[in-house]
Amino acid sequence: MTRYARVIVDVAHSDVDRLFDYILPDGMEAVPGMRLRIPFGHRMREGYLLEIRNETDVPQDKLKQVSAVIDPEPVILPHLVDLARFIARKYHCTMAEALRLMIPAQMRGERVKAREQAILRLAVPRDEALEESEKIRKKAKRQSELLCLLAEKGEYPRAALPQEMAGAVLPLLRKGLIQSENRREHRRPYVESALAGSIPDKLTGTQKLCLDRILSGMGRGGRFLLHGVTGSGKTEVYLQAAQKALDKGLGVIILVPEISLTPQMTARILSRFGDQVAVLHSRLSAGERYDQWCLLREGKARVAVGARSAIFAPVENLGLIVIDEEHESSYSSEHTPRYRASEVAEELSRMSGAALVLGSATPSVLTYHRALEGELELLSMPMRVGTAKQPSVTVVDMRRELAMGNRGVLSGAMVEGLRSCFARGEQAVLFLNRRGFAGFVSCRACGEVIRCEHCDISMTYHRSVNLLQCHYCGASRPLPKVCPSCGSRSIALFGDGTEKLEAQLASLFPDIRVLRMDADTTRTKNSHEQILSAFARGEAQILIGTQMITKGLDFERVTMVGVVAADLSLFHGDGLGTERTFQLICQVCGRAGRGELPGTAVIQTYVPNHYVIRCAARNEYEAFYRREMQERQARLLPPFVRVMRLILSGEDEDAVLEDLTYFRSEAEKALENIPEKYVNEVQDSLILLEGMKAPAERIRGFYRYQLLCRAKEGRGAEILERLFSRLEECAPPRSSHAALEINPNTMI
DNA sequence: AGCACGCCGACT
DNA sequence: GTCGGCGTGCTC
Repeated sequence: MTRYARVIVDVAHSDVDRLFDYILPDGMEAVPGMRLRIPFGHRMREGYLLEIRNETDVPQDKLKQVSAVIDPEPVILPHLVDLARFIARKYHCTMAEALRLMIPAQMRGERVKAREQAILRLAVPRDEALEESEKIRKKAKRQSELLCLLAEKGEYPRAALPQEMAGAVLPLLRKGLIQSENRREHRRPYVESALAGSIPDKLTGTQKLCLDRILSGMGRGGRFLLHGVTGSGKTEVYLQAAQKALDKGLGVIILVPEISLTPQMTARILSRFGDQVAVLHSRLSAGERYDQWCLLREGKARVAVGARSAIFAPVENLGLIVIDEEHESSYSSEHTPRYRASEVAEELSRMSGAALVLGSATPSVLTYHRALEGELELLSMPMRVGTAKQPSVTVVDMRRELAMGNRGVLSGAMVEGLRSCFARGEQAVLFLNRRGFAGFVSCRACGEVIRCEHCDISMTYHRSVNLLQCHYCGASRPLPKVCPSCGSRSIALFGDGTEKLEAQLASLFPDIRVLRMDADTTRTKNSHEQILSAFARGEAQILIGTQMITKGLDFERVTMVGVVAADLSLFHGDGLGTERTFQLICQVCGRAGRGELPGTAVIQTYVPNHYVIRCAARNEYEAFYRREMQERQARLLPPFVRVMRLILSGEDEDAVLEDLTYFRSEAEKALENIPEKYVNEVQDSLILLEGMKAPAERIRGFYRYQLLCRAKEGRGAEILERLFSRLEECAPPRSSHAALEINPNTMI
């Protein structure tokens, strides 16, 4: 009987986003999950085999044969095919795009292949080899040395031999004294430095309780939000849960935000689980990445640790999924498919029965809300472990600094704090989040921030048009000359950068060494590690930096933390700045006093009474959450509304704008046709605005515009979401690319 | 996404 | 008369 292979062709276009049937020739063995080489149109293509059948609806004259089977084993596990279907449906992408997520990018087109390595070892007993080595010492020094080396090490990769010994291999092989074996090599960039050995900490009562709950959810898809303050020992809970999963023969996936930024976390997992671990992240070389992936695929490693895309790691019999720092925006993909690792993880947990643990000291408001609604089980760890205490926090009112004549970046309290910290021989971390060029506009005299009159959201200064704009509703107005609230002329663009701070510190503390870590100083490959390890070795007394210093670092001697401009992200654009700011301040304050020494933190702000500053200073998450929810209800932000963001991009700006106009009129038309009974649920707040054109994308000649729409959660939101996904898929003009996002992390 | 087929302008 | 522009339609 003829067998037919049902294939997704690896072409990312909606026109060909369906199964194609091919004749599977007699004797060609293939199983679902393998890739095939197939004739498609006028070319050869790769395709993913999803199904084999004995019948087809396709007319015989159209059918072609599979040319070849690419993989000896399936590369996509059955449950990952299901997960790809989920991704394609949920994020409106093609199956080809979704399936591509499941294998290392380098593997497509057969660019990387398994590397085999020749391993040398003795072919005779050790004593005999040493004897022989002695005998030939005089006339064949190199051969003698090689025998000694192998006698000592047992085995040695041929390629790693010192240059001068290479010539000795062949003669020894001929004499039958050594043998060579080709072995599949897995590049393991980390394991050697940290072999298994770390011993589980004794858990506190709270930790134990949380661990027990997590274990009870294993195998039945339990979902948890582990809310633990910085230093409360969340990592230890993850590790012990992972150990339990391994003991039961189950696999584990641990996601951490951009792993290279948290080498300490990686090292800890590696030292606990050794060669059971595969590490997957973007800074590995293509070959390293591929090898790590193979370790998992072959079941030689059972714990996958990595950034966002590690959620697709080929781990069978999954028992546990951990997402550390759940609130991090790096868990959302920026390119199509625009998936969110946490949403994918939930589906994976549902499919596999694995327990899902979302961990954070500052959970995203949306996640916490879901936990309170009962969609996740909330586990709380409110205290630091051991003797470490939360740092004592001072909030400095920068308006008073100004009134006292201090126009500098650093307040008196900050300078004093630093001085005494240095005097004690301890270290400090200064955080300044200088993001982009267009900060917000505020009055230095009264603290007033220029906001949009419709949205109560701060307006952003756009230099190109010399106007203030609201990024939520698109309204604009000129930059006022005097403060609309108090009439002062001290109205100014807010935005001192890290470079300026560095210079100021140099003049204030000429004897102190400063390290700076931001996007500019971390261009090269290992610069993160270099800066952090220099700081760890005490080569500098102070580390200044942007977001990237706020998490993961754990230095005993850091006792002072400064937040130079807490307000910078507070009023930023889209109304989500409050949450981001709260998270950043809490995270950075959590860097102080992690060891024996007590920590202090100084927060500089122009709005000391703002709820974000007050709650962050006291490390009160719940209070922040309650207030933030009130604000969101008032400002029509998620979770009370659903925001739909349709992003259009293309090389021809006029064409993109034309499409944008089309999309808007279609959306308006559709909104008018919404059934009477749902009208109240659909806000008539269709908003059009120009998206920020990300610098990198503008350089490549891409223009991005977006259409925003919001609707109250519930039936109306569902209707609108369906409407927008239809827009995304159809649309005649089509000279630009469209992508739909629901409740995006940023609306700018 | 490619690639061929197909119907109208300026060139040896 | 032809070479070639890119509109439109198809791919098991």
